Amino acid sequence: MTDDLRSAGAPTLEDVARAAGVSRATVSRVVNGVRNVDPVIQEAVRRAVSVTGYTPNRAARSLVTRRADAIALVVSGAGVEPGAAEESEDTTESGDGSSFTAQVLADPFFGRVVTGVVNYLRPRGMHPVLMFAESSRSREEVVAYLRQGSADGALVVSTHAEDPLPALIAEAGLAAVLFARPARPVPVSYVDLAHQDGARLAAEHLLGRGCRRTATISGPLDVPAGQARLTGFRDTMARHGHPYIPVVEGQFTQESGEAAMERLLAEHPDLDGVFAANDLMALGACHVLREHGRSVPGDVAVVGFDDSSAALACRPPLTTVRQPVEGMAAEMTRLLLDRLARPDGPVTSVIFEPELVVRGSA
Amino acid sequence: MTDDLRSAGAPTLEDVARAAGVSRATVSRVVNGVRNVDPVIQEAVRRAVSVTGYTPNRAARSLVTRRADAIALVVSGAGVEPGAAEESEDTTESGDGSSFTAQVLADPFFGRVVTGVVNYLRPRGMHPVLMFAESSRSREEVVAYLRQGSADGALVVSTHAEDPLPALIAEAGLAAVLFARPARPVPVSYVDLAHQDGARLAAEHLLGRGCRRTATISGPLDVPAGQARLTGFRDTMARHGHPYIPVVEGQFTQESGEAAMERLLAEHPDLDGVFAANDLMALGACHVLREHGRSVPGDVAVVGFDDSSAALACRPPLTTVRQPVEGMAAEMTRLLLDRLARPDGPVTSVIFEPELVVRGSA
DNA sequence: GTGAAAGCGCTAACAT
DNA sequence: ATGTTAGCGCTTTCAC
Repeated sequence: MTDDLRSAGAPTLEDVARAAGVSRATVSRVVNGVRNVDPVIQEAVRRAVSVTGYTPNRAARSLVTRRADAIALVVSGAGVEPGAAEESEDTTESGDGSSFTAQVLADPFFGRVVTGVVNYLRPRGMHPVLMFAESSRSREEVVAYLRQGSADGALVVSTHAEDPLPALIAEAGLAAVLFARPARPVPVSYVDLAHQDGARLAAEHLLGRGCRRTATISGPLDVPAGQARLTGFRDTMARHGHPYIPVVEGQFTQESGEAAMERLLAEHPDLDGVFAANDLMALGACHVLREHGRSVPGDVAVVGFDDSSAALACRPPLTTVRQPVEGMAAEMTRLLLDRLARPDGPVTSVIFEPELVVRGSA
Repeated sequence: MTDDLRSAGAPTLEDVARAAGVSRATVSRVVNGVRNVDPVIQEAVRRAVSVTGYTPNRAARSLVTRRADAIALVVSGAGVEPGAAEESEDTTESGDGSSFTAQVLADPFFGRVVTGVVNYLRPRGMHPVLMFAESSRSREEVVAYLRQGSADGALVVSTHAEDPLPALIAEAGLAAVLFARPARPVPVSYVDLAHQDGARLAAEHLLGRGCRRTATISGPLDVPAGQARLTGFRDTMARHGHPYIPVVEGQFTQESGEAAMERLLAEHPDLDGVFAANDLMALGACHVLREHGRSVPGDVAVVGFDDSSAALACRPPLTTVRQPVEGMAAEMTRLLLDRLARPDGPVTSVIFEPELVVRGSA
């Protein structure tokens, strides 16, 4: 507690070394847990560390280790076509940006991803930096951030299949792992869900409870997940002797689910089962069904997808296909850290199996 | 594009300087937009920068500027009392940790905070690092992270009033701004909502539509917001000649809202209006009301609080009190950045006014 | 207006 | 097993 120890600013290695009567190198070894240090000295150094209140300076360490001990968690949005539209995009950037982020983050799905990422990162002394990439400018910023060495790699969660970010990162030779398979092949690892299998579970459940006239509200057909869920549902139904399944395309929103259900009901008033490609649309469908005097699941059984918070907000609570988002996010993080450890390792993909959660709606 | 420019790793200031035929210092000035640089040289440097593909190394810059250009966005949870319980906490850490994060992040509120923070930070070249502080160990980690200089300050969103983190940060002399007033006074700036005013809006709306027998489902009474919303509601009702308002305490969860509504209905079968201290509880209340054959808003009008996504998931959509979360988060960020610019500035608080959003439920 | 030089705090050879 | 030394890439006085 002598004055010269706390002279200016935070204590440095030098201060600790002086207090312990050893060299900076030795203190560094102790702090970093490198062996080959006499237990007695080790103890002396530890004492000096706590006396001085020393904390290693991250920037200095990063400068020499060339590791930031941070990764970028980027939520990547719709890509604007290169060319004409690009210019106007910059003008409206702030407006677009905020509505984009607000929209994406309002979805609890995002929170689940963060949970999985943080829980894997934390015990390893690493931290996630949040970034958004919804315009070409912001995409450049993400790449620059990584090139600066501010983060060691990126975890990319795209909201849009045509997202150009993965390719940009790959071209720059930076490390990344994606959540969900990119629409166009990119030499980058990813985790994804066996969407078809999930849809199959939904179909089998509906068939199992006796539904014979089922319809489906699909997701946007230009995104792989939307497409796969529809295909999986149709295939299973066909395999069980139901070659024709009415489909209305939704946009993964509650509102689109309501509109789709209205149409379905108008065209097929006798249906007895509905598979919605996500919970929000299923929730909307339930509302419409009730308004039309149909009970759920009595008259019409409804199955959702995701097991999001909407599933529990619904009355009755939704039977749905659960996507193990937290586990997928953790695996995604593991893949990235693996890659950082062995930069020339193979590009891989890990596909998770969904699980049917039976509640009240079907 | 000569070989020696791309010899090893990323190009440095030195590389750019050589390519432009100037000194490192000059390149640094140009890159950082410091004036006193000949326009001609400036142009030459810029060209060299793009030719070499130079990106400044953040660690090196941080080391000398002593700024990380990052802030910690910490979600801080229930504090375990120091002492006995502390030990067992560490043992179960991983289990507790993940359920804590999962629980908090499932709430779309968190996404709105992130939106506000990121939108303010981004144009200023700063980035948020996500952290959780639900155990004493993790709280130490947050403090250490800040002391390391990995982040310039912290934005703290507490889920619990007795959160010890703000005090820890203040004691360490670190910069922080809180979302919501701490239960015990701490010399730290914060933003908050005029909860009483929000409750007043709800009360006046209920009175205005003719409700004469209203009840309320309060939040947990040990958190300031829960307390204030109840007080505001009661006071307004009393001022309008309704000195007695039935109250059942909830926990801000849908389930607790359902239980509370059941009790309220059992004890006051003739009620015609309910104010729930948040939307989730209001949603639960609506379900229970319908199950008991009461129409909303026909028989019973329901008003929620927050304007969260639950408000729209409800049928009819909830009339609710909107908290401008994004704006509050942006202001919180502004306060922190102000503080970083003038470390000896005053500790302040900014209180936001809520707004009534009238939808179908009341 | 521009360059030379001195570190920021740390790690990692290398020497002892 | 420990100390010495040389930078990591950048900003910033201080001369010129």
